[in-house]
Amino acid sequence: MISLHDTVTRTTAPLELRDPGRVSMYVCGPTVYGPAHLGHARMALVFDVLRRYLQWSGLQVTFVSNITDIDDKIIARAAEEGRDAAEVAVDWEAAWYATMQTLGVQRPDSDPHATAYVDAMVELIGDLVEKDSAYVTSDGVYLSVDGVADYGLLAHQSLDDLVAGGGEREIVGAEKRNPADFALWKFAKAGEPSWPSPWGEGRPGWHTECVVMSLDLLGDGFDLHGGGVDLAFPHHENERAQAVACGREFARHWVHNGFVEVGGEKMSKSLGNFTTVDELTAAHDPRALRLLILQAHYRSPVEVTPTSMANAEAALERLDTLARRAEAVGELGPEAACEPDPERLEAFRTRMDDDLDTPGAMAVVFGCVTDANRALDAGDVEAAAPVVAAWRSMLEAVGLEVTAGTDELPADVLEKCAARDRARAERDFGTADALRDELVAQGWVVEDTPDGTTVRRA
RNA sequence: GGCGACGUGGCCGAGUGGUUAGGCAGCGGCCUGCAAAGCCGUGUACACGGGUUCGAUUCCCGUCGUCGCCUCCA
Repeated sequence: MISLHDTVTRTTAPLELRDPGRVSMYVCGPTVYGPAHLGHARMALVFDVLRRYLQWSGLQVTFVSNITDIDDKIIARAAEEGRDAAEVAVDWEAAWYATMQTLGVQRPDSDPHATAYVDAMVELIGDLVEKDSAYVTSDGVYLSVDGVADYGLLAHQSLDDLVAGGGEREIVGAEKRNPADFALWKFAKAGEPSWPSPWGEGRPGWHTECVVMSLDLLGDGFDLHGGGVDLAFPHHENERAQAVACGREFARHWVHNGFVEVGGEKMSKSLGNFTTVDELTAAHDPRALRLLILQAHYRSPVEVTPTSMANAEAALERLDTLARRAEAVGELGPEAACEPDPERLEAFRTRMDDDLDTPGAMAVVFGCVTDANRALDAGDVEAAAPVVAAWRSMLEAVGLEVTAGTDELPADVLEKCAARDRARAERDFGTADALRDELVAQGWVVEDTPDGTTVRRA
């Protein structure tokens, strides 16, 4: 069984499932008001890998990730553009999924939308008001944090310390009983989208949707709750606070991924130092980003730079090269029926089970590449087969697709290859080299093999 | 101010109380007509100062530096 670091206990412990064999996981998705940046990509990729690996391990995974489609930021954006908040959300949600598809991130099993859960949220808030855990002010309904046992569990700070912190929390005007109290419901100002509630027209606060949706779709005491570390506090803390105040069992394990950094600083929208995913994937192979993320531990920060991307692309090429070689040897293609080498699979599993040690797991993957190449160099297909099969299986587990790159070759290119082979056969190397130069100039990678000149896109 | 993380060879980036990370780049070799790809070989790296230990990059203390959370944020 996999062990994962838990944000609450700060230790790595075996994942104990509510229902053996089945994993229920909830990962906080995006607020849809702008393009996804590399930070979102890392989050999505990390949990996509976790999800795939758990499935690969034979567990039945239910993966829920929400879309926050009502929020102050969306409203602000809509106002800027002079259109409807719902339109803004729909557009950016579509953009989000298009980007995720580019990254090879699988769709969640369900992607609940905040706007579809307003009634359920109103119900939960009503319950909290009734229990006296929440109170109404002139601008909304707030959760009273004082009565919540262990508030600060995820932040690892006492309520007093949190409140005494350097942050300049807005206390005035909100009539809050405790500065740490947070809005469950915000009354609508003129022109803002709103829904009815017993306390007045308004919209839900951010932290409420995830409580309602996760418990609704995954049930009490679901297994895993994840997101970026910046969500640990206050977002997840506040989700938990509501569940606790309602007397419901919330997530059993908390998993948080580290930041993407730029020059040692967190990449974030507020700092303005972000690169959008679409910008990156326009310039680089999207798989290289996945590989780069895999080569760092999910809780460590990672730098995504042109250099680190170029490195990852070169490493990826090494992977594709093996795919190409294996495919060329008929029986080692993706459909090969060979049993994967169990020892290699075990080595991979050991790494992955240890708090998702993807860098270590990738070292095993690259070890397979070297060994398979060596066997293939020696013409020992039989020895290569189980290694390649294990390798393919590992790549599947982390969602990394390799390609043998069987491009359709234009006629003139094929003609030049043939001409080059004729020249080489006649040992007319001047002509052969000239043809190679021409092909390279046209953007092809030219290699000589026992079968003659082969060519592929650079 | 509180809580926490990190500082690894040219670069990215793991890990460990004593025996290989891995990737990229470089160098030498094999292969090749020459290349490319692949293979083989190649780097006395673990911020600094103490301490514990037979032995520390790995544990403890301190110093310096960088960063994160405490406020919307993946």
